[in-house]
Amino acid sequence: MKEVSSSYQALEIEDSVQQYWKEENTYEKVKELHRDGDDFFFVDGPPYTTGHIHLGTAWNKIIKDCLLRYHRLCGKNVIARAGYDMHGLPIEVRVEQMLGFSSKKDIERFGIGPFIERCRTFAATNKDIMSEQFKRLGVWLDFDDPYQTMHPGYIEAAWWTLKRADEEGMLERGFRVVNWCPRCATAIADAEVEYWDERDPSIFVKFPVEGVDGEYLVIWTTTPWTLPANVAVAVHPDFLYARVEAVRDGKKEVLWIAEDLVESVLRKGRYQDFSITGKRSGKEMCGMTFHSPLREQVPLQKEISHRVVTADFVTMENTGMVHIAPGHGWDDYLLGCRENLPIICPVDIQGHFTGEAGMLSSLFVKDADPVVLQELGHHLLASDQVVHRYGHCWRCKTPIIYRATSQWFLKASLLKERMLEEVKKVTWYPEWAGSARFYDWIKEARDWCISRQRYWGIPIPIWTCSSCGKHRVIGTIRELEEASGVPVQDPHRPWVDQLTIPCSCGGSMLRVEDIFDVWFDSAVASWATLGFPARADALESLWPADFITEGQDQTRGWFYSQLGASTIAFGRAPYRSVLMHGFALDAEGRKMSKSLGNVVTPEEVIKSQGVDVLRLYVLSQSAPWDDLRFNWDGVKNMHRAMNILWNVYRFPLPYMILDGFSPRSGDGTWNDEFIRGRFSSLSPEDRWIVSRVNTLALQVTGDLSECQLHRASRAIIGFILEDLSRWYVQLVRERMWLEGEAPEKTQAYETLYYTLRTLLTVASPFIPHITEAMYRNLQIPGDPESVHMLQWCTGDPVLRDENLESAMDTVRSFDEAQANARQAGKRKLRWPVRECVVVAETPNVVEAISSLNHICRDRANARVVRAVCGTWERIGWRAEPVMKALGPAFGKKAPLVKDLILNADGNAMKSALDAGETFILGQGEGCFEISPGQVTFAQQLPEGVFSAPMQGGIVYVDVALTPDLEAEGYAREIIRRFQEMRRQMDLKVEDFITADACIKDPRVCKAVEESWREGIMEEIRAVSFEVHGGECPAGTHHAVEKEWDVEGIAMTLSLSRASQQ
RNA sequence: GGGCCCGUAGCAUAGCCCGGUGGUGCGCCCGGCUGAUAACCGGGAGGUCAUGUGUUCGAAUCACAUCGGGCCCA
Repeated sequence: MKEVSSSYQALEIEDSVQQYWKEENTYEKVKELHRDGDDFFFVDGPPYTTGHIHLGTAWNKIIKDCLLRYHRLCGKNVIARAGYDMHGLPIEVRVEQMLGFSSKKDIERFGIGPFIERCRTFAATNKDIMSEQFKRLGVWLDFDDPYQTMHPGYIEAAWWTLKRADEEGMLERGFRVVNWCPRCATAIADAEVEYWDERDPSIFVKFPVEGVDGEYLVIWTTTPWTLPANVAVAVHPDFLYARVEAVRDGKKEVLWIAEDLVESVLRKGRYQDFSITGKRSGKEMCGMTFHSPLREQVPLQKEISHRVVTADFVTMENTGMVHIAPGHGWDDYLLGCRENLPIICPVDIQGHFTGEAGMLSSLFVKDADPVVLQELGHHLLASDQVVHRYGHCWRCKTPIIYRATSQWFLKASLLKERMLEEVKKVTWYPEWAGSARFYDWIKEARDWCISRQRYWGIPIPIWTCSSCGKHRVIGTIRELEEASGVPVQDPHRPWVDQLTIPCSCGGSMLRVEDIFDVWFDSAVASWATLGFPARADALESLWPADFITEGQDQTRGWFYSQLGASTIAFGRAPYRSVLMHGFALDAEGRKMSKSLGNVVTPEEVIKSQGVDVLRLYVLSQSAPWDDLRFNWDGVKNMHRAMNILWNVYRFPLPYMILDGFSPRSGDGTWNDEFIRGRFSSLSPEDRWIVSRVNTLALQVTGDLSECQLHRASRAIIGFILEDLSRWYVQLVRERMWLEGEAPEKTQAYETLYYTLRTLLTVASPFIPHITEAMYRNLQIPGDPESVHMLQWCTGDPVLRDENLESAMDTVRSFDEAQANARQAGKRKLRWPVRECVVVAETPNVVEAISSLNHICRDRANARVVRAVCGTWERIGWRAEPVMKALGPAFGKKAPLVKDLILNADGNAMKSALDAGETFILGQGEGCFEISPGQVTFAQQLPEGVFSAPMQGGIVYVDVALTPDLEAEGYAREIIRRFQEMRRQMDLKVEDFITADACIKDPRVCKAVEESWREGIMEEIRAVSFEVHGGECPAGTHHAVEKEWDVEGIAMTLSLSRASQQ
């Protein structure tokens, strides 16, 4: 054991602990220690390699680390490889920016090969940066060998999974409408679309009914550019539609509009007059034909026969008729398939109109909006703008469009039932994350478009024959090598694109150019991280994962993608339990974002407060599944708590070291035998803290098993602050100061040692650095070398004494109350009081106060502390009239009764009323019967007695002074001032002094001199000490002399360091 | 527009499942302690429990609606 720095130096401690872990390879040793334990397979949700972590990422890893450390301490063989998500558009976009590219053409010119290399380097560099940041947080995962989605072995896992999908008939090529990013020129998944408000045109358009001049169907749309792809109008089969003859500017038109919406539409179109001349239901409308108002401008439209169809999704809004462009909308597409409508899409991959769109050709779709409006001419019934939620590419923020293209799909919609079944089998924290949130999301599951027309990703391992059209899915690299006859140097584009496979038809198969949706990468993580399919042993023994935890945004992300892929490949969920955690928000509850300027980085918190502080803060601040509002005050407060832990730990060290204390041990390894063997005979405060720390361990164990990290960490903080620092350490301080051999002292050392060791074990998952530093200093030679190699403590019932804990609660309540009463009586704690009396409501309180009486006396600085049940004879009661009750009862005589009450014997009245009787006041004619409710009673305390309520009673403190008490009070004042002067002189605790005191007041001087000279001498370690009255005698030359005013008495205190004794 | 979560003193939170006098920490004011001391401890002030309606003898707690925030979806 060594003495330690006087305040908590987080950075220093954490640096040295991390250095130690690194040098000693502690993490590896801990893993080795539990190699034979039960397996606990954890899969790290791979962060995307952006190159920096934010508070949310830090919180995520801290939650993981805390729980995994707990499982390791419980003896589990924890398998926890870190992972990184390294492919995909975000990186492509960053690399494009670095290279100054703006489109795919730039990339093709630059060369796919070199471009891929840039992406690879970018991802790898970021991965290393992030690993360092995570390690800095004290996170113990396998960072030396993380799973990486760009590794060939990982890519194989994705290939293998796709092959499984093909075997199961779940893979399909389809011409469908997909979300499309025109900038990235690729399909994107539903999960990649971000929604926010966008201002768009809101237009009402008249579609001319075929063969009838001046008759129109009126539709509404926010995407004018989709009109060139219109093929139909949808009506609701059950709505009524009106044939309206409307007049505008003297011209008459016939319009078809849903009946209920006629007026609002006509108002928008500024029609002056109208009359309804006919009605048809949607069903009757069905089959009407019309032509496009853009038929002259868009040649494609001339070739299409347009008709009215019915659809249930039509709502009674706008015009009650929906323009249908199956090439540009999901509902439209489905309807088009059902009604056998032509699916046209005159828009290219970059969102420009093709030649089919005639005069719009080569215009970007959004830029075409005003042109379309212009060209609609009189067909434009009304034009306005609307702000509505619109989807955007989650990486480049470009508004998406819907585009019908040929893509590869996993038929997830067919798996819905199976997935729902699996979700029910998983244990969710909190329960509703699975039963409500995830369940609802899966119910909406659509087929999963897994193909992307990009570069940096896992190539889709499908080869198709150019002559016969057959396709083949490749499951492994070896299979590809065998099929192509060429060694695969890199399974990425463009290398794999060059490999051809001979087809059975004699033709040659080429790879489809697409790569996987990046969400498919991480979807296979749970088996890819186990080296599958290259090796199957780990998969067989470990899979599925015992536990995963990620943020709530991963409901639609990783929780779902994994479930989908796993259900296809293995027919079951890939995880047994899932903790869904919240988001890190700023103090106002807003998302942290660069544009709001409210971003707090983990680095800045670590730098100013330390890693353990950050960890304990995020773990205790909110329930894992609630959002975390980051608050600097809260962080600083946590630093304070850590400082108290540090103080509690360092406080006994000097004494232990001075005494050469070493805890009793068995075979060189510390164990709890000493405490265990003596538990029942320990002094009450020792037994109490032992019980408390076991209760703590029990609670923390229970909380951790339910992922209640906030409860567990709050319990630990509460224990440190309330039980250890504010109570136990206060109670045992004096025992630490005993000199020489003293059994009470040794027992205090042993108890405190036991308590700290137990506390360190249960706190180590939360605050791994400080606990390691403390443990390293406290351990004895045979002990395991790291706190993280200890065995978890679940709280031993044998070492708990609940009655004692409850009695101590009472005493603590007494302590607060007596301090309160003293404060009311303006008697400082240094001054002893004659008596404290507790008037208790229950025998338990009496029992607690008497059995722990020495603690009560000590805390209250009272000669006597006693508890009585019922009443204390020195308390009197004064009756006070309740006029509200007296008025009705006594009418005009009420004032008379009031005076009688005020002068009555309150004590007698109270005992009568308390006994349920009435009380007679006055005599003869003026005799009144007082009943309960007509009076209240106020305490009448004797002079010098002050009271305060406590749990289950009231505390009375008699602060009146006696000469004896007064002498001690002054003596304590003198001692304290000498101690302060010693400190000013920088004297060591063990140094001796010579001292003198001059007290002007002869009475006080005499009292102190007679009964306290020797006591003071001992306390201040003086070899000589004289008390003088009046002026200080000349000739005493002391190093320090100071005038003091002690409660109005002037004193001069002086002292010198004594020569060596 | 839909699903889920959240809204409690200046700030951060407990309590809500299972209704019965709203606790705690920070900050603020006052005090104590002085061998953990540029530390530590006590006391006090401070609340329309987001709003409204309902159920109930009684609602922070249950129900419904509204408003605000977050995540997800259409």
